[in-house]
Amino acid sequence: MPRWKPDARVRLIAAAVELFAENGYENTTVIEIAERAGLTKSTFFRHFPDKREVLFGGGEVAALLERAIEDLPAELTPREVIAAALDAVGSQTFTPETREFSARRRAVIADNPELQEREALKGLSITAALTDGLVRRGVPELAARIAAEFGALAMDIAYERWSGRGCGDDFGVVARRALDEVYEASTQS
Amino acid sequence: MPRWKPDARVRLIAAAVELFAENGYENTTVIEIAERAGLTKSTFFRHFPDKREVLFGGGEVAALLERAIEDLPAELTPREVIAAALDAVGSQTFTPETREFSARRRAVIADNPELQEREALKGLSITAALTDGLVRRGVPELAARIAAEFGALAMDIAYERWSGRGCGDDFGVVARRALDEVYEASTQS
DNA sequence: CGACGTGATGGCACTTAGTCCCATCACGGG
DNA sequence: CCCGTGATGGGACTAAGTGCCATCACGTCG
Repeated sequence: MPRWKPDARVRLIAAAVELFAENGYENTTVIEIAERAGLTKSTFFRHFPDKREVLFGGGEVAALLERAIEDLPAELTPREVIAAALDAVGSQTFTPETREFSARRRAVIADNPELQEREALKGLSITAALTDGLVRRGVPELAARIAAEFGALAMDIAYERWSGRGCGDDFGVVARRALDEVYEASTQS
Repeated sequence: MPRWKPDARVRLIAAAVELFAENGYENTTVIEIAERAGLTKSTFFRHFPDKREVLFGGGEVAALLERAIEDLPAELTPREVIAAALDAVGSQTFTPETREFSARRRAVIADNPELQEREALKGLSITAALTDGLVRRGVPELAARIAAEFGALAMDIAYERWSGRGCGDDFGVVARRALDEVYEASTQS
């Protein structure tokens, strides 16, 4: 019998999402989250640097994007690189099992400015990761940054659609479609 | 003789930027800022909703953008609308007198994640304002969003160049140049 | 078989951001 | 001369986040 139940981190995340959904983010204290997970405030802050981060996977997505781009063949266009990166996220992070969690998470973030700030910063880190990946492949800085913005925009749109209603499609599929729309619309801007 | 010295808000901002530059954002307490401005913590929070906001003009820029777009002739292309909006910011917010303040402000934000979050959120509100303005003129949603992203990107680049070294050029000029570069590079992405 | 280091946790004290509410007091108008 | 108004002062309070030390199961090593 282990002294502590396993998966403290996972339990904290689950408890947090539950409580945020029940009472709202602002009306939930870290102590309440920890107690519902059978832990204490100390332990909470050992797993997450702050209360917001319990809803964000700490550079996980950005790191995944960088790695995915690294492994791609050299002759792809920026657009193809971005598309492949979105696929990687769809197959490794935004999987069908996490869809429901994502939907609740999105709802919580949607009505809290503090969380929107964190989300906005994560968005920047994603754009930066995509830009970096492209620049390392020889794409000129500005063109890379723009392709990255397109990718981030497609990801936003796809995340909204995918987590929103149960459309059934995998994230990768939704994201590729969104990316096509973005490139299409970019000619009218 | 007035009971209180005027411009409490301005004094708070000045005190904050000074202290942040001297000791860093994290090592500066709200009480210290207030005291240097000859005021108290209570008064600080009466003027700003939180410590971060002392460095941000509260929806000011976004509101200015919306208004500027409102007043433009109807037959302009999205690109021309964005360019005009950037001009407005250059002539009404990022004026030569505020350049030095902007430079110090940028340096403070650059080494503090908490402030970068706020900055990221302000960026989103700027993009949203541009998108809204374009949509109200009949530009399709997605095309508007992309043009807005281009505008925000140009603004970022321009803000960096303009506040960075004393290049002498007005913000509007720098921003228009940046916008041209962005549209040029978008064909290679 | 027993001592020991390790690692995840509990617990407590402390600082600071941010909220609330009430007191104060110059100023202008009646 | 009195009174309302508005910006400020001040103090109590909550909650986020930090730091340090204690605890104790587990595996390992002697």
